[in-house]
Formats: sequence, C-alpha cells, structure tokens
Amino acid sequence: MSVKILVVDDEVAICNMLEMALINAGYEAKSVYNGKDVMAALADMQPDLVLLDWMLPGMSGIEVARLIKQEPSFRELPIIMLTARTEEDSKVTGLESGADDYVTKPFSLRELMSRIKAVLRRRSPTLLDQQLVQGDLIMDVLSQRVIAYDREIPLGPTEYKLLEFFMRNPDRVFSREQLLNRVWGTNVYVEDRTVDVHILRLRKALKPADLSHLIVTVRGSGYRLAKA
Amino acid sequence: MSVKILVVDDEVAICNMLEMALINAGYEAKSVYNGKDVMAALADMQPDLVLLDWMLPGMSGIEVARLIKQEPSFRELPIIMLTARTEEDSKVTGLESGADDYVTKPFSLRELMSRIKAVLRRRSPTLLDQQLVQGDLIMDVLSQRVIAYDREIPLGPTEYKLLEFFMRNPDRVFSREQLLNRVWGTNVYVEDRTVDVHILRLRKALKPADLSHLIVTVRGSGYRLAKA
DNA sequence: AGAAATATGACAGCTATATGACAACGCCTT
DNA sequence: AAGGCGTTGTCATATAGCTGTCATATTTCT
Repeated sequence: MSVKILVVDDEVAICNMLEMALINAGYEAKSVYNGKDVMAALADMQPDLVLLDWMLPGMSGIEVARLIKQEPSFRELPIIMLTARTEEDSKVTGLESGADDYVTKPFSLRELMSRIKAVLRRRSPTLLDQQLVQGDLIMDVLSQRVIAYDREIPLGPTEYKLLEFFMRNPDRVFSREQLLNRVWGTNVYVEDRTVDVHILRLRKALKPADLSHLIVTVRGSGYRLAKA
Repeated sequence: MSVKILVVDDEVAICNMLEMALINAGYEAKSVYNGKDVMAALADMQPDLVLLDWMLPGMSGIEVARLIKQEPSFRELPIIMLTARTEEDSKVTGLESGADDYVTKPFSLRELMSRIKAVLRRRSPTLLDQQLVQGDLIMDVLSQRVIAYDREIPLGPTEYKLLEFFMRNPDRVFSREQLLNRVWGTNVYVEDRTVDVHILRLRKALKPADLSHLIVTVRGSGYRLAKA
C-alpha cells in the first residue's frame, strides 16, 4: 500500500499518461473524468494527494477544490492544480481555493513529480520517508526493504505487500477475504486458501530473524500481526 | 462475531460490489437476490442490519420490509432502503413501512457507509464498540483478544463468541436455547447440554486470571455474566 | 435421602490451517 | 525467439485444534 494519488482531468489521454507515470514512480493512481465523481472516488480510494485539472466540464477545478476542502475529513488532503493558464490571477485564485501547489500545462513530468514530492513532504512527511516499525521489524517504504536486527529480510512482492498491510494495521484481525481485497486488490479472483500459502511464505521469510511468530493465526477468523 | 449485514438486491453486480465494500469495511456481508429468500436468509444469518432494494422482482422492497417487521423476532432489525426514486412520497412510504433510513441510487459508498454507521449507532450502539469492558475483563474486538490484568486469555472460537455475547449483554440471564440461537446461530441442531461444556471451557480459560466466577450459573434458567 | 440440574473429564470425528510440490506465468538476458 | 529465474496460484496431503456428545461425579433443592 503505497502513496495514493487521484487524478481529475476530463481528457482521458492525459489521465492515462499521468496514471502510467505515477505508477511508474511507485505511486498508486486512479483517475476520474469529471468533477461530480470526485467525492465518490475520494471516499472509495482515500488518496493521499489529488491532481486536479483547472478546466473541467460542468464544474471548474476551483469548485471541486472548494468542495473537497469543505468536507471535514478531506480538509487536510493536499491538492495540486493543473492549468493551462499562466496568468497571475488564476494562480492566486487557485491557491486561495485551497490548492497546495499549482503546475501549468504543458508541464514536464519531471517537474510534476518533484512538486508532488515537495507537497507530500510538506503535508504528510510520514508518507514519504516513512519507516514502519513494529517491534524489531523495520520496513523502509521508500526502498521497499524490511530490516530486522540490521539484517535485511528478503521478501517477494506479494509477501512484501502483505506485510506492509499488516504493519499499517497492526494487531487487527483480517479475514482471508479482507486480505484479498486489500492486498491483492478488488476484482481479483483468487482462492481464499491462497492467503494461507502467502502467510506461510511470509513466515518462512521471517523465520531466519526468528520473527515468524509475529504473524498470528486466529482460527476461524483470519490472521493478524502481533503488536510489539 | 462482527456486525452482519444482509444485502437484498436483484442486481447481482450491485450485490457483489456492496458485499466487497462491506467486507472491506469490516462487516460480514451476504446477499440474496429476491424477496422470497429474505426470511430464510434472516433466520440463517441473523444479520444486524438489512440493505433493502426498493425495486425487487416479484415483491417490492416495501412488502419485504413489512414482512420483516411483522416477524416479532426481527421487529428490531434495522433496515436501510436503497432506491432509485427521489420523490418525496416514496421516501415517506419507505419510512412508513418500517425502514430506518433511506439512500437513493446512485449513492456514494462513503455516504452509504456513514448511514450504516449512523443507523447502527442509533439502534445497537454496543455493536460498534471496539473494546468491551466488564470489570477487569477487556475484550478487544478488532484483534479478537481478551485481556485481564495485562495478560492475554487464550480462547477457542466458540468460547470467544460466547464471552463476547455475554459481554455485550451483561448481567442478563440466557437460557441454553437462547445461547444456542444467538451464539451458535439458528438452524444449528445441537444438544442443550453442549452449552454447559462450553461454559465449562470458558470458565477454565478464565481460571488463570481468577475470573471464572464471572460466569454465573442460574439454576433452572441458564447462565449470565456477573456485572462488575 | 431422593430427584433434578449442573459440572467435569474423556474421546472420536471433524474442520480449519499448515505445508510441500508443481505447473503456469511474466520478466530478464541472451 | 528461446532459455533461465523468480514469483504466483492451486492442489493434495499432513497436522493441529476444536466441537459435540456421552458417562459419570457433584451440587442443589425439596
């Protein structure tokens, strides 16, 4: 579960391009193509940042920004405005309406990426250079490595995601179905029992550090990560 | 034993979507696709809330709601109506027929979820609690653990469910039959005496914490949890 | 004491989970 | 394009843990 970014732009091509670039940069990305789907998407995806086009059919980017900031639970959500205008006044309006930064089209991906990083660093520093710590386990999200007692624990991609999810939700029991939804992603059809196997693999990987007991089976319910 | 929600909608896709979202939110979810299966599903699953589509093939949602409310044991069961109509009169009819709330399609998942929470909070506040406390006993529902004096008390699945039920209904006496119905679930055919055995096991588990006296035998009636 | 209800220990069957093996797949490198 | 490497999902099988029932002991009430 990495940093999630919601793209709001009516041009599908741009959305696709951005999505690809963002995913490439290690983010999780999703797009909506008009203002009225934004709130639903926010609730659904719970993004950590929004890229918001200035010009949207039906509802302007500013209106959308205001709408977002109006919702208490999203007041803190950082917004970066994308706009074709270069006029000073639009910049002012944009920032006034609650945007955290402002990128003019055409922009270089490089610039966009660094602005995203800057905004994230300013608004939610923990997301970027976050180290997840549970007891003796340290997960470095940026380098995607897991360390215990100064030794790296090699993990396959799925085991890594599984452990990350557990470390972000320690001590709570999750059913196999919940794990499939939240680690594998929705609309993935996989056997429930597959979770068992990956739990096994995760435990095996943790074994050399003698930490396999951290993954606790809750019979009849699922699994949880033992809190330190 | 988490919060259980029954979805009644003839569109399988919507049911699946809802189920997934609900499970993701930590509920237990199940769907039926027409009105005539509802009563059986109620008896089988004993849900804590019903999401009921207004338009159903054969039997309207209102009829189903009436049917549910007509059954004494389900009179208290909260119902949220899902409907495409926005007219005021349908809302009135819906609420008159016994629905507790009313969500118009298309709805955002976020809205639906918050309405579910609201209804649950209103109708069965204890269900939402994440920590149940009775005297020195603490039950953490999310991690499915029971703690007394900083020490974890290991419980088997049935003992856990049994204790959870008692902690949600403290000080009240339940007959063996009632316990079987509410802890084991209906249409489970089990000997009455089996309850005794699980009470014994629960007491044994509580013994190390010297709390086995919390489970009180009410001769001729059943058992109850001693209030702190 | 005698009857009725409950407590307790043992156990056989069953269910859920753990584990090892494997074939398919995707991704490099060649 | 082919071959190698690591990863993934599924299955079959092994294990472990739980469940319900019974027989018997103990308690409680009349």
